[in-house]
Amino acid sequence: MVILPYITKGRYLVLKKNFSNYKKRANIMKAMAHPVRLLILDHLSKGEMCVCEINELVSLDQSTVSKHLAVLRNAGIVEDEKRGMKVFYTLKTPCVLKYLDCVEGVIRAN
Amino acid sequence: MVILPYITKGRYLVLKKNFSNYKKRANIMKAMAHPVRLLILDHLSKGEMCVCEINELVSLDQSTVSKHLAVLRNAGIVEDEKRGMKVFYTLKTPCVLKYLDCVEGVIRAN
DNA sequence: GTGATATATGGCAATATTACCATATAGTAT
DNA sequence: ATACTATATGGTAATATTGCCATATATCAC
Repeated sequence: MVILPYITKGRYLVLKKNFSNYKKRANIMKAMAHPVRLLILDHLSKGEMCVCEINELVSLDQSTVSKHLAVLRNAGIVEDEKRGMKVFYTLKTPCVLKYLDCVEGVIRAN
Repeated sequence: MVILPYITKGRYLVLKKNFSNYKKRANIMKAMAHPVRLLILDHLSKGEMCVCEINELVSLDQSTVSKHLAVLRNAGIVEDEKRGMKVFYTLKTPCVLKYLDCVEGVIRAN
């Protein structure tokens, strides 16, 4: 008996309930899978930063950085806290950086 | 002195050499960041599988599964070996599944 | 109140991803 | 050789991502 974990909605995939965990996991990984966002996470691993500091890390429009932060925030990877005019971001689950060891391993192996 | 790790090519980002590691890492994570590919990796963690077996895991066109496997292969996450008519896939760096602990942590924390 | 600073959001265009179908390639059997 | 099975690739359409610009919102200083 073959288990079919997916049904399609239009042309795109929707996971059946039993398999929705794969979708949740993929969403979190997708949130991390961007060079700018990895750079941000890497710097946040050393401690909280305000958006103004994060902005200085990359030569991108302020609105673009803000949207990258929103992706990380919506995925539950970082938290924000407003203090005065500034918003400070922190890693909510610092383990997200552990993947780096492995990803580095993949790079070395190739 | 602010370091600007990115230059833009057209409307899209290109990493400067010193920061290209973030791009490499992001590419590997992006290759993993899809529910079908996570499902495949999860099953491969139990041992090699031929494409015909992988095809039975999901209700997707054979060509679609083949393309997902190509994404994993091109990222250096899996290896393929042809034996007779069949192609067997194996995890090249089994640690890629370790991230799951952490990703689960993010899910639980939210 | 006005003005300056810090951050977020709406809109849109360029690009990337992902699905399917059709077809190509390779091995095996007859 | 033909026929069949297993897998990969080209094409294309729907959708998603990502950048910038313009604008909105919120806080602080005056």
